[in-house]
Amino acid sequence: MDLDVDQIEKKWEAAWRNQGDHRTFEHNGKGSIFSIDTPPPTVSGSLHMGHAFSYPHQDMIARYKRLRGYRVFYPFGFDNNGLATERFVEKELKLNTSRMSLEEILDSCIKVSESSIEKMKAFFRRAGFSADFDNAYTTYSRESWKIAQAMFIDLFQSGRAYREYGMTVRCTTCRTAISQIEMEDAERDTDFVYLRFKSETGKEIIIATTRPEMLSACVAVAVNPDDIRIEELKGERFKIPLYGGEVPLIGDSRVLKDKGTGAEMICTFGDQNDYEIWKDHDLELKNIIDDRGHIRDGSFLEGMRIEDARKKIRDLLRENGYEVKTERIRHSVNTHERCGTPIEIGVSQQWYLKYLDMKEELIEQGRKITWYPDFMRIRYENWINGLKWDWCISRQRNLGIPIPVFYCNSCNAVVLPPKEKLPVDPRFDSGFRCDRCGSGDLTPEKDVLDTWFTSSISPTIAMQHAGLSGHYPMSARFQGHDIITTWAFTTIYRSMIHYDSIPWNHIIVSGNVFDSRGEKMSKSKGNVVYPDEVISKYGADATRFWAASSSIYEDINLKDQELVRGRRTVVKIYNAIKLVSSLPQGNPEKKYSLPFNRWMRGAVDRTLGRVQAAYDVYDIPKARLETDNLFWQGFCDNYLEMIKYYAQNGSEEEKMEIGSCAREFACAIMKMYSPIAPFITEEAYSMLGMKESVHSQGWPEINGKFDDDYENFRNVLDIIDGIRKERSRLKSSRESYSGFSIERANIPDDLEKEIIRKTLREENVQFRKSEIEKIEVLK
RNA sequence: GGGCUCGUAGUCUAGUGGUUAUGAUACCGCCCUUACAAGGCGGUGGUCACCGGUUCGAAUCCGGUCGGGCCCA
Repeated sequence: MDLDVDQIEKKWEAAWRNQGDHRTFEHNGKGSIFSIDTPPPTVSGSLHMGHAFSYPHQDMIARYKRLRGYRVFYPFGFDNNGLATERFVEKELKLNTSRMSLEEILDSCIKVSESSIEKMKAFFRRAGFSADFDNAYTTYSRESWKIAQAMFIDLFQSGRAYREYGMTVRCTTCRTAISQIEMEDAERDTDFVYLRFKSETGKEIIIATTRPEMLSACVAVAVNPDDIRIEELKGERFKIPLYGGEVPLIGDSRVLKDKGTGAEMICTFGDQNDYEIWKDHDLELKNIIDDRGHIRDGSFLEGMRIEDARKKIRDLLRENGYEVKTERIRHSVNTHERCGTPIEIGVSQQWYLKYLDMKEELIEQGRKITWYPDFMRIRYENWINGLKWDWCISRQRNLGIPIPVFYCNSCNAVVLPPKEKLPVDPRFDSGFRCDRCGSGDLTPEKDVLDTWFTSSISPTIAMQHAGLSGHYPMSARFQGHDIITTWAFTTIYRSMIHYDSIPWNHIIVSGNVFDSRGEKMSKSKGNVVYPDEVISKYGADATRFWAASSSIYEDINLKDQELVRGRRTVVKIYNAIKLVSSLPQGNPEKKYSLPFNRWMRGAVDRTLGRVQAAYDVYDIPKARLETDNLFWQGFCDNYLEMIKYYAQNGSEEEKMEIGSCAREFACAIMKMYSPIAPFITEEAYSMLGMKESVHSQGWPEINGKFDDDYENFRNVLDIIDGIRKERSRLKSSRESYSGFSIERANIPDDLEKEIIRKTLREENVQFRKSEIEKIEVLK
C-alpha cells in the first residue's frame, strides 16, 4: 500500500489540536443550538470496542449538525466516581485499603483516574472525536461535588430525599448498600436442603431451604393458605432445630405449593420474599448477617462467613437427624452486578430518593421524548412498572461525592450546610451548627452518594461546566440499550423532579459489540479485541466506517469485512481526489453545459437529499450507504471515467467546466462522508486546494435543476454498462475483437455517442435503431 | 416465567404488500483502461428460520413454533 493512512490521520489530529478547532460549544454563528448529552466513560477498566462503536455515533451527529449550521454543544466528561473506581484501585493496584487512611485511599483513586483519563483522551483524539478534551469535566471534580450536593439539598428540602431505617439490599463483598438498579439475576447451582421441624405436641413438618445457615433467624414456618396442613397443624408452634426457639405456622399465598415440600421457613432475611412475608405478618426481627457477610447470632456459627456457616450447620443438622434429604437445584439468585456476590437483605439507616409515587408521571415523561428506535421506550416503561422500592442512594464506601449532612447530637435534627459553603465533605469539614437548636455538637454523615446520583444529572453537570445553563432540555442523548433502566431512567427522573422537564428531546439507543462469533468479549474467554489495535491495523476512519455500517441500535459483531471495506473506501477517496485535483482549474463561463456534468449534478442532489434525511433521524448507516453508492458507482466508475478524455482533449472552456464541476461534486461527496470519516475527507479538501476545513464549512446546497438530465442520462449509462459486461464476457484481450454494435429504441445523440466511445476507449461502436435491445461484438 | 428484539448466499447486510430479492465480504474467472489490482467487469452461491392464515399477490401483515440476543422476575 502506498497510502500511509496512519500518517495522514496523525497529521490532522495534530493540526486540529493545534488550531484548537474542537470546542465544547460553538459560540459563533446564529444557528439554533444542538446539544448532546454524552456518556462520560468510566475510567476504571480499559477501553473496549464499545468506545469505538457507539461513541463515534455522537461525534458523527455533532459533525453533521455543525455542517447544517447548528451551534453544537458537544461536551465530554469522564466518570471517575464511585464504587467502580475504588474497586479498580483495590483489584488492579492490589492495595489493601483496610490498612490505609481515608486520605490515602482517595488519593490513590484520584491518581489512578488521572492517568486513566489521559490514556482515554489520547484514544478519543486518535479516533477523531471533535470534542474539547482539554476542557473535559469529571464527575468527581469539586465542581461536580458542588452541583450534586446542592441538588441533594434541594431534594431533601422538597421531601424527595429521605433517611429511613428500613430494608436494605447490600453486597457483602463491596460492603455497601446497593439499589435495585444494581442488582442482577444469576443462575446458580445450590443444595436444596429438606429439614424436619417438630412441634411440642410431636407433630412434624418438613421444610425446604437453600439457606440453612439462616436457621437462627427463622421467625415462622409458612405454607400456602390452600395447603391442608394449615388446618391440621393450626396453633402448633415448631421448634427451630439446633437452636430451640419456637415459631408459629402461618399461611401466605407467596409460598408456592409445589416447590420443595410446599413449606418454607421465614427468616429475617433470607431473600425478598422473606422480607415481604415478614413485613405483612408483623413477625419478629432477627438480623444475623453483618455488612461483611459474617454470621452474628451468638451461636456456634458466630463470626463465620456465610459459605462456611452453611457447611458447618449442615453437618450438625445431619448429625442430629434434622436433615431429611438434599436436592441439587439450579435457581436464580439476586446478585450485585459489579462483583456477582449474592445480595443480602437487612435493615439499616439509608438515604432514599422517593419515586414509587411517580410511576405514571415517569412513563408520561418518557413518552414526551422521541426514542430512536421507538421500541426501546417499552423497555423503559416495563422497568418503571416493575419498580418495587425507592432509590437507595447512600453507599458505605470511601470514594464518592459525600452526602452533605450532619446529625445534631442534641436535638437529632438533620443539619445541612449552607449552599454557599458547598462542596463539603462531612468526614473532614467541621464548624457547622444545628439550625434548630444551635448546637455545634454534630455527627458527620460518613456515607457517599451512589454513582448514578451523579450520572443522572449529566446534563446539568455538562452545562454548568461549560457555562451554558439555561438551555434545558438538551437535544439528544446517546447511550446503550443495556442501561436504559439505569442511566436513561434516572436521568429522566432527576430532570422531572428538579426541572419539571424532560432532559432531552431525543434519545438514541445503541447496541453492544460482540466478538466475531457473537459472544460477549471478556478477559476470561480471551476474545477481547482492543480498539487501539483495530485503529492501528485499519485506521481511525476505517474503524468509524465500521461503526457506521449497520443499525446502530443492534448489537454488532466485530468482523474484519466491514473494516476492510472501510479501509478500501479511504484509499478510494484518496485516489479519486488525486485525479480530481489534477484537473484544470479556473472559472468557466458555463457550469453545466456538458451532459455528464448535468447528470452528476442531478445525482449529487438526489443523494444529498437522502443523506440529509438519514442523518436527521440518526440513521447513520443509511447516510453512509447512500454516499457509498454515489461515490463508488456514480462518481468513480462512471463520472470520472467520462471526464478523462474531455479533461485532456476538450476545448479550454470545457476543461474549465470539468475541473470546476468535478471539484464541486468531489467537495459535496466529501461533505457527506466527513461526519463518518473526518481524516481522509479533510485530507481530500486540502488536496483540492480548499482553504477551509471540510468540517467548518456549511452543508452543500441542493441545486435541484437537473432531475430530468439525471433521468435522461440513464440511457448512456445503460449502454456503457452493457458494453463493459459484454467485454468481460469475452474473457479475452482487446486485440481479439474490433468493436461493438448496439441496437436499441433510444439512440444517443452525437455527443453522447462520443462520450460512450471515449469513456470505454472503444472507437468502433455502432448504433442502430431497433425495438429489440441487443449488443453484439464485432470481430 | 414475562417484556422487547432479531433470524435474508460461507459471513455481514439493504429491503415493512407488487417484475427476476440489494449490496458488501470471501471464493473463482477475465481485463495491467495513464486516480486506484486494496481497481474494473463477470461468475458460483438463497426452501428470505419453520408451520399456518390474510391477500389477486407476502421476505414484508397476522397467529403459532423453533433458535439467538438484551432487559426484567
